Amino acid sequence: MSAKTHGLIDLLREAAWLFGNKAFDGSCCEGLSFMEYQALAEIQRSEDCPIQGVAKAIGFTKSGATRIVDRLERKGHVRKRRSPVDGRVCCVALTRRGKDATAAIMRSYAAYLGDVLKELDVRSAKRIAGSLESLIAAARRPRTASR
Amino acid sequence: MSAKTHGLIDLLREAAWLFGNKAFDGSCCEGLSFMEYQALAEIQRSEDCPIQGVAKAIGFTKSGATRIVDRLERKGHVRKRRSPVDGRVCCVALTRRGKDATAAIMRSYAAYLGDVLKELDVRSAKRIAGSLESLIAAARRPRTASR
DNA sequence: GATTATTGGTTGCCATTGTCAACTAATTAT
DNA sequence: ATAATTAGTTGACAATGGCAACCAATAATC
Repeated sequence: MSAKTHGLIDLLREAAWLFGNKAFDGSCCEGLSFMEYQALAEIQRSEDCPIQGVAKAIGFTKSGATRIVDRLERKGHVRKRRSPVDGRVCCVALTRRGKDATAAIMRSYAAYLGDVLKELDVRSAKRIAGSLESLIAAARRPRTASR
Repeated sequence: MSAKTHGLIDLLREAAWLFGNKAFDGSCCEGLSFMEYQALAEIQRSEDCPIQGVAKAIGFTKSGATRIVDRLERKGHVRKRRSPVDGRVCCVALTRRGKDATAAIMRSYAAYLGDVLKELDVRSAKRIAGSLESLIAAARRPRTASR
């Protein structure tokens, strides 16, 4: 493994920490944890999201998903209804409050990144976004062996 | 907030998940969690690391650091000695096993990123590393208000 | 030099979090 | 009509990390 790869990996790990769980403590995030926000983001993305949709998106078992959705519901960010077409599935959706919260968190997250994002010109932002996209794609791509 | 910033933030959040806790489950990582590996990396970086050094590096309280170091010691990745100069502080260092484990994890982590890293030419790697470095620097920089 | 304050580390107790397996209820297949 | 499947929930549990009280060693003060 080259030194280049080695360094990149360390940077990724560090970034994963700084922008992940670490970024979601303290008073910033409407009292939501990182994973709660991940769930919220998925629920926002797919309107009328079933529990297992949440589970899949955030890599939890379905019981874990039940629990995180319950928590979000208790906090008022989400509402859960029985589907009218199939009485087994839940339709989870953001409430007004949930939408406000995600918007607020997005602002706060941006502030956290501070000057850098503000000062980025469009080309640099594209460049970084492109890098991240390929990395994410690589990580998402189903792998055969190892791990 | 511009759309550009918005998209970048989502990418960062996704990357933080994929390369953080998520990357460290399953059978890949010598049975270590993400935070355990973070601690291990810090201990490797600063030879004869005191407990509070670990705490500071990974954002835990000192009791949390005690716990994670104990866990690593029990698993045989780390040894803990009393400092000869100051009987209060611990000197934590990697064992042979710990060094092997970090190397193995590094390999596995690289494999996880799969083809992308392998195919990166030096210039692209530098570009990505540069982006991540500025983002990390921005996140590390002490901020005054908000959050 | 003895006493007090400080500092590094540990521990008991606790809350949070997420898994597993067993369960219920609704739907689909036979 | 009955059996099999599927979505979701729940009880019991293990892992994790914080808080505050604690111990022991060093540093500061008299």
